[in-house]
Amino acid sequence: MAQPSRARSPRAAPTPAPTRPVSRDPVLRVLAGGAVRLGRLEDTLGFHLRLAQEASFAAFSRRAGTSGLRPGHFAALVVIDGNPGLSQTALGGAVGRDKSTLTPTLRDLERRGLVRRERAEGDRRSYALTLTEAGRAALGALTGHAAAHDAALDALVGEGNRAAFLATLRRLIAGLGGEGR
Amino acid sequence: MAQPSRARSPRAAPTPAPTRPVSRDPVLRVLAGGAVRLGRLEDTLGFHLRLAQEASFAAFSRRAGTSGLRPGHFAALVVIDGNPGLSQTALGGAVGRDKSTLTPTLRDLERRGLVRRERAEGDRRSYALTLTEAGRAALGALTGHAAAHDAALDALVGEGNRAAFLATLRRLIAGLGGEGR
DNA sequence: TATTGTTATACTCTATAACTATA
DNA sequence: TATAGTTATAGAGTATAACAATA
Repeated sequence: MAQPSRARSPRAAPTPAPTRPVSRDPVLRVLAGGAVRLGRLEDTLGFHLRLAQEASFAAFSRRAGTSGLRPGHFAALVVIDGNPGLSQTALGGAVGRDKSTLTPTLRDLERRGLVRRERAEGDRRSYALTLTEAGRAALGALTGHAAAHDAALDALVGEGNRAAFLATLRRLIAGLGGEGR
Repeated sequence: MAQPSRARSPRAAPTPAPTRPVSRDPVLRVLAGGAVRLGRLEDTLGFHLRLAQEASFAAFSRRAGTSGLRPGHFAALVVIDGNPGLSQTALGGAVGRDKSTLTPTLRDLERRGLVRRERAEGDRRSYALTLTEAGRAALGALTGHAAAHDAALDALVGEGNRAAFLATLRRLIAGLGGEGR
């Protein structure tokens, strides 16, 4: 969500609203409870989980937005960094995406000179993925954003609360994961 | 995420894997930590927030999947139910979507006979949205799914934990919402 | 035959811009 | 001029199916 919203063919600068007394952010406005009542959603864990995730995602995008690297790029860089030489299919498995989904992402990362793709020795169908020096630098910068972002989250969650909160999220992830698939 | 995955033009039934010793669910597999290491993502709040939200979303879809009503429909029904007579623009503001985004959703809900759109008395440009009897019934069914879903979440979160967890999510939502927008 | 990666295609969700009808 | 809703268009993200190269 939170589309970067660059105007397609702006025939004139749209003159951003000069003052903004009320937040234009939907998430904030939702919980501020403007005029509209959200009914039973208001006490629902799933709904709040969704809002918190959207807010977190948007906040991260604000920090990292300048690089042109989106979350998908970041995830790929992190996993390649931690597992040099892995294949595209393995990467897809790790991040939960089909290999065809990763093709454009990896082509893009290679074009930017951040990732190297070499035919694997043992199996010449697959690529061995590694980060270049520039890739490590880009990852470092993104990691800085991510760390700042997580520090902001930590501050909101609260020192003494973090471990319990993370443990609860992990229980949800593990407990909800496997039923009908 | 979790595309319903109905085959487009299957020339033969693709024969689902007969045994499935390892979860095919990416979320589960990610945390199970197969062969691939996720590095610094593994202790990150934002990352776990995303996984938990995806898992919650997928679990809800499994429950409600039969109705053909997606989360967007559900949100619209809930808000209309709680605010009968509101306009499409107001609905969009409440759920954080542009009015043009809601056009297909509302056309669909009207076509299914779940929502009534009547030109507002005071202002004949806008529609007054209300639920039909069938709409209330559909909402009731969906609410049943949502309640079951939330009960599952509650069980995973833990009785004594729920209030604190919800409060933490609310702090995140409120605290992250407004910075750069 | 099976698997790796690519391509073609398609679907969902969302947005901006331009338009019509009303205000 | 301004606003409510619709339509046209676009783009990000994801998927399945079919294909070529390799196993």
